[in-house]
Amino acid sequence: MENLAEKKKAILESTLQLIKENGFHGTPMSLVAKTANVAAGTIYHYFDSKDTLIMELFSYCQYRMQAAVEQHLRQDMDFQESFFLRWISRCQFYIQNPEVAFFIEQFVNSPFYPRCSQAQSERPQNEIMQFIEAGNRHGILREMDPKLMAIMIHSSIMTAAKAHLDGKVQLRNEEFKQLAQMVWDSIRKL
Amino acid sequence: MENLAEKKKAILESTLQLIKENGFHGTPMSLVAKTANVAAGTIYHYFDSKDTLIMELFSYCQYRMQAAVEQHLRQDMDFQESFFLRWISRCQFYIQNPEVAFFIEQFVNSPFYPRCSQAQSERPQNEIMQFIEAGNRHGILREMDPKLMAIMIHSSIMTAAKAHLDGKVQLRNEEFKQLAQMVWDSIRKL
DNA sequence: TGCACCCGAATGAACGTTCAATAGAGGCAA
DNA sequence: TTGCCTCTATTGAACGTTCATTCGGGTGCA
Repeated sequence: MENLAEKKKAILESTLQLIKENGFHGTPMSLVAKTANVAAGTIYHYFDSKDTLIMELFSYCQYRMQAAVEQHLRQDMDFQESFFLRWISRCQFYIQNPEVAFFIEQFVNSPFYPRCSQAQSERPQNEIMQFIEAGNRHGILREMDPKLMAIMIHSSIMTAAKAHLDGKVQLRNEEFKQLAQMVWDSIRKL
Repeated sequence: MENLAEKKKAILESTLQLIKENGFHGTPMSLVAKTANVAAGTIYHYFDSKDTLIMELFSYCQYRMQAAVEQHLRQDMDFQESFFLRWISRCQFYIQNPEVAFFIEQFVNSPFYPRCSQAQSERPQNEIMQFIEAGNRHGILREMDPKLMAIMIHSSIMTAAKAHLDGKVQLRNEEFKQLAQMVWDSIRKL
């Protein structure tokens, strides 16, 4: 993933950017080609079709997200601290990479999403779920289906980031902490 | 809104259904026409373009949602009870009307959404916000930007409903209460 | 007669995809 | 070294399809 062919990467990045600006319909392959400084035919050298381009873009985004979050992790933290750090760093990743946030949200609400493997589609929630199961073993968390809990947490992250990106609210350090606290209180045993 | 022309309503409902199944791209006007038992030209008697059809569909969905939720409201409840009832009945509305849920989620993550008026786009959150402000006056809720809180609540409702509709979890009475409780604990003063 | 409603074939633009042609890189024999 | 072959990467014009939209015409009611 790190060393994709120059052009292939340019195609992925251009598509990402264009989809953020114009949505799926609004980004014809011809425009992708122009933006990536590539001929139309070249795209089809790397991708079978527009559909597979978009599917691969989803993997690519998940990869970028994963890599970004891992950087922040540290060992010497208790469970709650670790939760705060994870919640906030994920949220900040989306804010710093709006193209990724917009693309993912569009993707998961499109007919593409049901078509990709479950393993693939649940990857971002899986890491959260492992974390929850660790918490459960310590008896810190509420009794609740871990999968459901993971989904709710993931959604709280995306929602906060999107609200910020849409300019509906402005999130600063204070608000990040408030939000993480809010979500924390919703999952922990009271 | 109640007494739309027969055909106009058929067009809206068909579009809603088709978009749920095939997404925006996947529902050509010709198919809408066929499904609604109407000629292609007829659609353009009621709507200027596909875009305005979709925009109106958004209003139409908001209207249906509003109407459904109002039915459940009662007066003789304290704030917390009222919150639970609202949260659960909204969530159930989306579950019972999957076309609406899928359409709204697709819509708000498409380039259409930024193009519609703020008044329009924030309508569903507004009612929640009034409710929050009432809670604030009684000092029941956490200190937090009410707008942000409203967004987070609304998203929790949609997320739960979608998780159920996607078959990722199965929500029964027990789970609805759990979820409402979880969200309640995240917004109330502890 | 006019107006609202409705029809569906026709139109033309937009778009995804293909393909024949070209350039360059590497290998290999003479 | 030179000439030749092959394989990959790249190009962009051309193709065929799909689709939103138009338009000329039809029906029935005021």
